[in-house]
Amino acid sequence: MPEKFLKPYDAQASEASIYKTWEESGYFNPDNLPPLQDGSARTEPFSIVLPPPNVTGTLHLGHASMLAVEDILVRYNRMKGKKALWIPGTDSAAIATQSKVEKEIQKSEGKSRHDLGRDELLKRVDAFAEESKTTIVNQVKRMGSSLDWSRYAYTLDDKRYKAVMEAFVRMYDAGLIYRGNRIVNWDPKGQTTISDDEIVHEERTAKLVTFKYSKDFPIAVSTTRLETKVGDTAVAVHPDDARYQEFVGKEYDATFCGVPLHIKIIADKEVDPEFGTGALGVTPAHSQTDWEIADRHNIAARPQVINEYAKMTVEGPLSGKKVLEARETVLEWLKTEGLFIEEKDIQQNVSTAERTGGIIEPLPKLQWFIDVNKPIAERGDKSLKELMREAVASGGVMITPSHFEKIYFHWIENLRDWCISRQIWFGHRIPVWYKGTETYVGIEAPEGEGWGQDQDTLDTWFSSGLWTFSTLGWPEETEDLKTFHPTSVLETGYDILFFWVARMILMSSFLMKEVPFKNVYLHGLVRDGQGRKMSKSLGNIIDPLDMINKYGADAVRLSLIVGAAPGNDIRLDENRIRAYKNFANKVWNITRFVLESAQEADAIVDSPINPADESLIAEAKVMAQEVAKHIDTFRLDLAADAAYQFIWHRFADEVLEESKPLLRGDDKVRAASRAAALLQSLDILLKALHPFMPFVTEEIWKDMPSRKDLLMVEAWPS
RNA sequence: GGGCGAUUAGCUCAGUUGGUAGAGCAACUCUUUUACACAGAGAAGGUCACAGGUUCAAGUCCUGUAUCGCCCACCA
Repeated sequence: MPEKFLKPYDAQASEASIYKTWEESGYFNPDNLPPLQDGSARTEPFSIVLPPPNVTGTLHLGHASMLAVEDILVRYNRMKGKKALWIPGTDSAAIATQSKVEKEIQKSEGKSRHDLGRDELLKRVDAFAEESKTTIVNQVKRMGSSLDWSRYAYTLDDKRYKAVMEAFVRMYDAGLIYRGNRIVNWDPKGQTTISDDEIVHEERTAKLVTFKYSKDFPIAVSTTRLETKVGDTAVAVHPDDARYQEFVGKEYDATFCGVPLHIKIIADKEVDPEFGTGALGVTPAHSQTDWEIADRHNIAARPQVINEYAKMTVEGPLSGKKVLEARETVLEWLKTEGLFIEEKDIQQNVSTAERTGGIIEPLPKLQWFIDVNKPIAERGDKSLKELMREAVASGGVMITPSHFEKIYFHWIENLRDWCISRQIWFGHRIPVWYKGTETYVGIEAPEGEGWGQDQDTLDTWFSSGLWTFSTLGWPEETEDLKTFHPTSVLETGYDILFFWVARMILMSSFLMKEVPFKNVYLHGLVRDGQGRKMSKSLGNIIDPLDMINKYGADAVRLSLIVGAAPGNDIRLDENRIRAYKNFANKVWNITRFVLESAQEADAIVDSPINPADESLIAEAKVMAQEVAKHIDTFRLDLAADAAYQFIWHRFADEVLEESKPLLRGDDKVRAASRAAALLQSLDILLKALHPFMPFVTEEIWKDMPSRKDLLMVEAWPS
């Protein structure tokens, strides 16, 4: 009996050295895995790419839950004899990282990014990213993650840079990437464009003001954005609206708050005759809808009246004012001029930028877009949108839980061209060069003098979209790519289904001509004991590192798995974690008892076992099969619970108790048979539990008589 | 405005193709030189949100209602 079993299990004392042993064994790398039991080589691949955490971040419970789920899948499939690969990586998180560094520089040196210049700022950001990278990587290891660190990827490293450039050029050559002057979501606070998905709607009360442009203007209109009305070039009414039909087609001039306007009255079916006065003031330059209406009616005049700093650019009383201020000025002006009719409070959704909270200002800008509707000749004239739909509709990508498929399809229906250029510096710079009116698109800078590269960088999700294959070496045709793509599972939170999962399907469908992954497993969000989101302001954040230090990584893993049905949010409180720490100790003491009994009964693994005792081993195997069945259907919660129930309440509470009289009885043969059966059962239990609680099981495995190699590469019991 | 999910023991949740309701945690009683008090034994606890319907039989299927939560959306 090894002495360590005389004391309670001490996770703190084992975990670091166990992880080191795993790492040094080389088994995280599928190329080094031992052959199957029958001596044949592993052939079936199993691969997952880790959703790369932000390079500057620290581990939170969302990460912990993701790592637990993925590590369970990888360890299970490794034990099932597959070539199991889990690829680690970190994400540069362009905007988040740059603004963090900018803030620090502003604070310590009082300088803005423009004072430093592009090169110097990037140097600083890179240094910061490199430095904080080790933090997150070490924290990921603390969870027991069996990631193949030899394949570590960073979104901005050389290989990924090449992949991103190649992807851009290929898509540009296929006509899927274009540059266009269109209304974009401008974030005045972050000073960059953002995509539709980076917008969050906030409900607010707004004043809906009804007014006329001038005394002789025949129609009153209503708006919540009075200041934009100096950019109006039309008024739209519904074609069937009897009230206004006589005016359709007429044009009027007015001077509105010091700005000359020329307004045409048009009929468009988009207008809701029930809302306000049933007439809509059309501001093409500052509203997506209005831009489209202007397109339909060939209205060329689209004056921009608001700039990137959300300030008015018109002459007169509004000149240089911020939009909110200008809104008040216009209201006062309307009242003095006698053009004001009424105002009332309405509930309105305001678009804000997810990252900065800034209120989005729709502006026309020259930006780069991905065309999601263009028929692609080499794909049977299907568009990216259609390819994305097909990937899931055909069953090529299975989403768990399946109801997210509906949400996915609905998102695709509403998908518009994706704006991929960002006005920040940290990221992949757009591989386009300009010289006068000439444009050059290519991986390397063009020959000759006078070319200037596009100042913008790519949306971080553009490069993330390539992640399943850029991490495997694409665009080179590597062995890894052939073996491991499409990946087996993509596991992530349901909150980034659109941001990332959909974009990966888009990129892979076009560039790889195959799906990026066969399964998507969406886990829920981790909430506190009361079901609230964890946030700094609520002070309810549970730091997974604290919990690991207190209860061990195994306990933290299990607490994040049991009770977490796919796609359901999980509530976590410390009591649950403590409960699973007790379970780890239970397994520890079970081992102590079994090893002790075997010693006393002079039993070895190969001792003869009578049929009654054989049935105990069979029972353990049935449990292992049940666990396997649940893992195969992504019900890790049920799998973990099945193992827990069996080990504690069947094996410990019943089997061990019933064994005591036998083990201590006079029939030595019987005692030896039972002890050997317990040894073999424990062997199975440890294997079945290993994916969930890798540390304690591996620690115990060191002293199991049947041990030949690390538990992590043992075959799954069958 | 559209869509999705949830509603089962005090709390957190399971309940797989319809067959007399389960677990963990908490609380209660008893038990400490005998694998483990990070434990064991025992008892207690539920009109399965509500109202209809299908069925021999409904937590499970259908319809509707209510409450909570989430996602999407160009009603200015």
